[in-house]
Amino acid sequence: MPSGEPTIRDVAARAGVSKSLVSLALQNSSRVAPGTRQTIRRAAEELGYRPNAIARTLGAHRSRTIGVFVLDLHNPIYVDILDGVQAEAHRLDYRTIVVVGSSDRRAERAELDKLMEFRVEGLVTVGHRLPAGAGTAISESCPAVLVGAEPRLPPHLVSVSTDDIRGSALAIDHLVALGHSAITHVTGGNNSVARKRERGYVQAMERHGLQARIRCIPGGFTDERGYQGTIAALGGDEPPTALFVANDFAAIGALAAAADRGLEVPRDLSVIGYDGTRLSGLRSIGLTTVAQPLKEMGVAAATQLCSRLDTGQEGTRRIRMSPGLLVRTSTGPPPRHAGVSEARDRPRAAVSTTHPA
Amino acid sequence: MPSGEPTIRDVAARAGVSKSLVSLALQNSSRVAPGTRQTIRRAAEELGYRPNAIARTLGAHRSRTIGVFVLDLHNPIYVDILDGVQAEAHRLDYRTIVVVGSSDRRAERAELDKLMEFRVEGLVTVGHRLPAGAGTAISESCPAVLVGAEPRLPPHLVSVSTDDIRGSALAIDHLVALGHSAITHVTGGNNSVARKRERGYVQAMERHGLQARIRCIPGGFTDERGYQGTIAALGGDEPPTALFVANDFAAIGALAAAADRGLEVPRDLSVIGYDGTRLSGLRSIGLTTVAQPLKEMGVAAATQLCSRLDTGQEGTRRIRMSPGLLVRTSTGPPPRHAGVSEARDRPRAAVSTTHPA
DNA sequence: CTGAAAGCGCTTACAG
DNA sequence: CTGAAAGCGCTTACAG
Repeated sequence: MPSGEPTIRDVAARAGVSKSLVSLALQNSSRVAPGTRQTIRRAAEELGYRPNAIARTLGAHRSRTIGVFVLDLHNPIYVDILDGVQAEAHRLDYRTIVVVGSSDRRAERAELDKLMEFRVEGLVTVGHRLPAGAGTAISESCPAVLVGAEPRLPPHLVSVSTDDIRGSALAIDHLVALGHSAITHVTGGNNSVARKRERGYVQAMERHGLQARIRCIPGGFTDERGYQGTIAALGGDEPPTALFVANDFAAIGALAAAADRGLEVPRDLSVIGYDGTRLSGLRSIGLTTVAQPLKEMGVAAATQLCSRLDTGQEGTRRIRMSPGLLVRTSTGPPPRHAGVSEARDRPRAAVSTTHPA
Repeated sequence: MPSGEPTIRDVAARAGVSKSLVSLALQNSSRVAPGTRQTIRRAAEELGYRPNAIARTLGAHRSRTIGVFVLDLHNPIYVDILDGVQAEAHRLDYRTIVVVGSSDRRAERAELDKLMEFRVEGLVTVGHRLPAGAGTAISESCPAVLVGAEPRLPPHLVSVSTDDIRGSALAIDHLVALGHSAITHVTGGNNSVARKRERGYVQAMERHGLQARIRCIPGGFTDERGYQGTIAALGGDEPPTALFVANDFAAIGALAAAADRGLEVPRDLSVIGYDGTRLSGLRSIGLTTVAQPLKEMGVAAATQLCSRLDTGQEGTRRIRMSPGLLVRTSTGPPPRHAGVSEARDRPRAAVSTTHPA
């Protein structure tokens, strides 16, 4: 804390008024005369005065700061959500302090504790799980909104999420419209989000009268899990013509698996992901995917939290956003012979890929 | 700012001592009797006392907080660096407040101003450029360390970077050892980092007696730029057998371009990137790349800054870390006929890729 | 419209 | 080893 910084007292001296008036003027209070305000503003400017947020917080009994817990900054979808949260919070004149999740629960808990020492007024959590020690942090006194996680919500919590049932439906409808019926789902594992997407898949298949073709292969949310799940999915005796994979990372793994099995995408196999990450849009990937309105989700979370802090009123409990479909080049009509056996029998050597295994 | 929180005064009352003593005890001062300390600690615990960092900062005249400016959280290398900065800062018992760069310079400047209102004691910037308005923020009173950017440094600044000359040399040596001589560089554009890598390429080529083969094609640090640069590089009359691309993103674009041109990697063309992002290690990408010790760079930055804040002593001015080579599957020996004309003449239809354009 | 005063929750000399 | 007091830089009733 550099001590040479000018304070409100210096500004007051230079403007020839009291500290109170400086404070008021700098808050744009209508209770100070226009001329005085001018003088004060100018004095502040000349001095290079910068308000001390710390002192203000202590004096005003509120920090106008919210904490943002982000599970993992290496997951681009969380970063997109964070962008939205920050943009909106700053627009509403709230500061943000972000704390990043950690595989070390103790460390994570410690970080969250430090966050609370800043006396944040509220918390938004971004990720598929709550922060460690959330119980003590997210007390009644600290309203919170959860993005991308929907546990049983205590009354002071709000959740923002995408309608994953609908998202899965979008994917399956697209595939069915293309002519597919042997559509296998490589799941995202055993968390609430993955289960939602799986449920959506099952419902959509049933709706299309395809209950007999329902196949769920255990996967996960990583490249590697998607790869393995796909290898397994392709190994059955009725190989699918299309794969609905639980997220983009896993779907990218699925593309690698298809290549390794000598399948050309989308000629021999269509692949569709979920999330709409920028990664999936990379030229060398071109993944068709279900896009979540990530930034909007972040914005909605901040809007909820801040308006609640400003008005003291509780808003909606759950906000569910609509996903969209991003059609790129990894999906197409099924092979005519409604199976992939021929493709699989082609000699490996004839198949060339940019990404040899 | 929730007001129901217990304060030091409540703890003092419960422990039957003065506020001063509570403060001292909680700081583990040796000036308080062991028994008293016990009593105080217990009282604090029972009350669920949480120190108020805001008040402490104001009272102690220092915040033990550093600001971290990160240019872009969508760039995974910056996230890795950030991980290192945070881990080390927290280990040294400093708090961090991160502010994210923005394409809107005005907004970025405003964010940085707000950061300074928190009275951070120092700043680390992560990214290839300084934050907007850095001039006013990074004053003499606020020591800063720059990671990944090396402008002419005013005396109170420190920089941490990778030895890019050496990194380029690593890449070229690898390619030459594989038998390549027609090695083209797709540059990262016109920033200081890109120029360094380019210089390293030129020097390495000369060292190998390959000055006649030096070709620099303007590119950039994005997927798209890498794609375009590669298309251009492949269009010349003496097409290269290997491409050294300025970073991983661009190299991934290069892979796409190679696929579009009907070239198999690494059989017809070797591609090497730079940075060592996780992305480049994805199964479907498998890019050989020059890895920067990203997390270590972040750690070094925090170490420098915090020790300087603690001791008041200035340390090293420039810290340069050593890159390493990550050999994966995108590099191999050149085609025997030392050119790619045959491969390029193969009919497109015979070439199958997982990632159609 | 303006000022003097109290207070926010800590820390830190200063006495004892 | 312990306590009373001043102070950090603001804000906010409260008077005027």
